[in-house]
Amino acid sequence: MPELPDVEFVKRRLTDVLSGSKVTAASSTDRYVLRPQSARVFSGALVGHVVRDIGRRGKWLRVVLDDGKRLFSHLGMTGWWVERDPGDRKEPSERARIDVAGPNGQLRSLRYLDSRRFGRLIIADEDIPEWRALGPDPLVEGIEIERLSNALGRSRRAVKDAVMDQSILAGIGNILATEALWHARIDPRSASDALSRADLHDLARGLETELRRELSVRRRARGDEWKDDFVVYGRMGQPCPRCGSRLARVIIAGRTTTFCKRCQRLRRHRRR
DNA sequence: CGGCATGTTGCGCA
DNA sequence: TTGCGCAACATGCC
Repeated sequence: MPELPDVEFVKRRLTDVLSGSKVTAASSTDRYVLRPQSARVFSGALVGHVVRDIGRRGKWLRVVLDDGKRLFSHLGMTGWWVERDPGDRKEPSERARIDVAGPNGQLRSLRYLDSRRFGRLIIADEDIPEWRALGPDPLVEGIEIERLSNALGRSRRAVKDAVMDQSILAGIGNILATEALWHARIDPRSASDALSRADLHDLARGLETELRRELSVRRRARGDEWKDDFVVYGRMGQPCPRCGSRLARVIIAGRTTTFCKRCQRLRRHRRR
């Protein structure tokens, strides 16, 4: 699930449950998700403290406590936070839980589910390097063409690879990049420094369009149930919705990439 | 059984 | 130095 729109969705849930609440219990026995910290550090940092702030940058979540300590959560490939009744028992993919008492005294319980366990839970005294290294978040700072031009212009690697670079734009994953490049009619293999000013505008607009669409799908959904319709992602072999040509598949930066060879044109460097 | 998966990191090679 | 390609991580689904 987790790209920027999913993490934003989860952030709102964490805000709803945790904001101003006091942690009454917190536990995790999953050594892999906590890597390399201990279960004791996890519960010790949280229990007894009031949550002061919940934030998100890119695909990272940050929960700041009243003593300045913070919990960072990355959802990896299959991570998700859900709310359960405090009495509900542990599910097979449950890797951690945080129980709180709200300002009104109401008891609530968050569970961290993650079947594949690529996600992470990190306790820290200050912002971790992974958080500090993140580039601008499209939802927080917006996408500035000038900055994007600067970042993409200094590298010749495939534009799709660059767009998924979390230090260039925070939160863009395989789906968003694939969909946005189709909207912008740009071949994902184009060198990132070969894009014109118009290309950059189209790319930014493509990203914003897809971000807004995915966010609204999640907002309109009941709970965690929604079905998302992608234009090209996962549709290799099917006709391009724009020109009817068969959608192709290539691997870029180790990730499956679907695109239309006819209407997503390869940007080339001008000679000399 | 093999292939694939919305993420990230690290290593070897050109 | 830069840019790849690929394996690894752990699990589930088709």
